[in-house]
Amino acid sequence: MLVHLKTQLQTLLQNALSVAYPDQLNSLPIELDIPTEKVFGEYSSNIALKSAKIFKKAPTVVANEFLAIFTMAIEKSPLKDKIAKIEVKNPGFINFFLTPTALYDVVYQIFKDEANYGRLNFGQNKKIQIEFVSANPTGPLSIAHARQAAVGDALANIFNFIGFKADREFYVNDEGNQINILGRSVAQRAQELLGEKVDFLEDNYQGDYIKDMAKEFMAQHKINNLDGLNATKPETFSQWAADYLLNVIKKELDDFGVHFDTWSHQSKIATAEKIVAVLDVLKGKGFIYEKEGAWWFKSTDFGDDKDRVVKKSDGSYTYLTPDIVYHKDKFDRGYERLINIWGPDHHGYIPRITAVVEALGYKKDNLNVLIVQLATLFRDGKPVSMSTRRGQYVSLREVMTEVGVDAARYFFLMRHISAHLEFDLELAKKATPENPVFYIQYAHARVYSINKKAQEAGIQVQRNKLSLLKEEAELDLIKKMGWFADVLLFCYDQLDPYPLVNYLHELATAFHKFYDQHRVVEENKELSGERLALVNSCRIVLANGLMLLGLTAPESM
RNA sequence: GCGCCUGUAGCUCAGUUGGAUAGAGCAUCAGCCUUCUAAGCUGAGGGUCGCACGUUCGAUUCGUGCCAGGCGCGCCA
Repeated sequence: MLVHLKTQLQTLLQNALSVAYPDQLNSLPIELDIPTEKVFGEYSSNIALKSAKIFKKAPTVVANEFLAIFTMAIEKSPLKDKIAKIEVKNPGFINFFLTPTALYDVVYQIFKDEANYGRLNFGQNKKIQIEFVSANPTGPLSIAHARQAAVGDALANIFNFIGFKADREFYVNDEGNQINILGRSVAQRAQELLGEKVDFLEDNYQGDYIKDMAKEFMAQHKINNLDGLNATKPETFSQWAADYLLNVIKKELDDFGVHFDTWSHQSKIATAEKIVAVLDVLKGKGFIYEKEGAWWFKSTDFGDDKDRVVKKSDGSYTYLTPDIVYHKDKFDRGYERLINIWGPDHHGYIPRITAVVEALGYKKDNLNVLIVQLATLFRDGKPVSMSTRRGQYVSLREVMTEVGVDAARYFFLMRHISAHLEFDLELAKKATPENPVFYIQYAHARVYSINKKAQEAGIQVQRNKLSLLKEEAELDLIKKMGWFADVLLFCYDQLDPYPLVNYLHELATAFHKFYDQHRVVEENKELSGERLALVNSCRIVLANGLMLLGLTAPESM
């Protein structure tokens, strides 16, 4: 992998410089960038530009001095066969060019690792928890949840691939006001169904699914008259409805290909005793005070705008309080890093929960809250508005059935998580060149097609000894494949799967360009064998990347 | 009023954390299939990187101040 070669080269250059200039450069680490233009080589360093001032010389002069040092160091090292040339370019960049031999190593590596190509032990098995979706069980999932699901799942895949132990967790808010309202909504719809004239309350859940649930509730509880209904306790409605909808949500996520490791319930984690205990802890640390009959958490000590009520004057708790218990519980379970994925409507809540983490004695950096921006859905050129309450929204279920899981997941991932996303349902459905979904998958499928032709022609994959791949399109493709792991690290750094989407698109472009210019199955059998190795190594990288994003890698299209 | 996100081609967006001539897709126009899948490839046109200062060898990137759009600012959840 080129990421390893880069590290080796970097270390070599750093050592060479510190020997040559023991004093001047001690605080200036050498960094290798991937140049935007390939005429500038595979790696580029701006060290001469940065250190020109220290030496009081022109950057190109410094660069040429470094060039001599680097050339000698590489000549004496095992990297001698990997570096083709080094050059200085204005205004003072030092560019490194790899030999074909160095690039062929990428292909050998891919065949050696196959489905594990790109795997790193970077994470050293550290436990990370990614909590996402965590929708209230009061209705089917919306496309806002769908995007969070696609992002969280892909992130977990990537983290695990680079050596972390990442768990997916869904937190179920199965208590509180919204659940009571849900129960009441079902109860009132049931009354209606039994012929009673009901004043259906405005803040009830208005969606049609409530009516279906009312029917189902009565069937399951064998209720067929008003007496039976009135004898039923409100909690029975609430608990049944929350359970019912949680199962709906589980099924939706399952069908969407998102599988959680842990479903934690507020009712089980944030029990009355644990709430009392955690408030005690905070009180002991001096972060709780009483004012106007309520208990306040001094979140301003940690940068929040204002202090927050944790126990209301009527004795009940706010939304924040069980969340304190929950976050303590996460750390108690041994996670070194917590990642919460929330919608933009919760971003005002971040300083509060960060304050909680710090007050509990953990570092601010132990928790990252990612805000996944909304996806605006378009249908026939018009935006579709959403409101759970009114029940007028496009659900994950609808999107899945309309455009398919692959297209849906791709669209949800095709922008940075912080960018508003335009999701055109009509476009996602189309099997035309306007639709970006198939571009990557098409490259993968094309390799299978080549394999079939190659088999007919009796050509074997040459995976041990490459020497004939010299064309620009061939070498470009190999370079792209070599940077796979680099991209995964970048995703980790950014906490965003988007760079991988972008990368796979670029990899597919490199493949399609090669495909268009050169034939794999051709006269020269040796060349064919090597090209067959090239496209199949590309297939492996594409498949690995698609798998991490939760997309299928079709063998034909 | 305060906080967060966003502002780059007609449209939707990249731009690897301060680098080299600012890129891609769509749309428009012009080409490429008797040969491995044309869901592909090649080319053309299209830009005051919201505006103004500042920081330095160098700013789309960093800082400050404006302008515009979105979201959030409860003893709601």
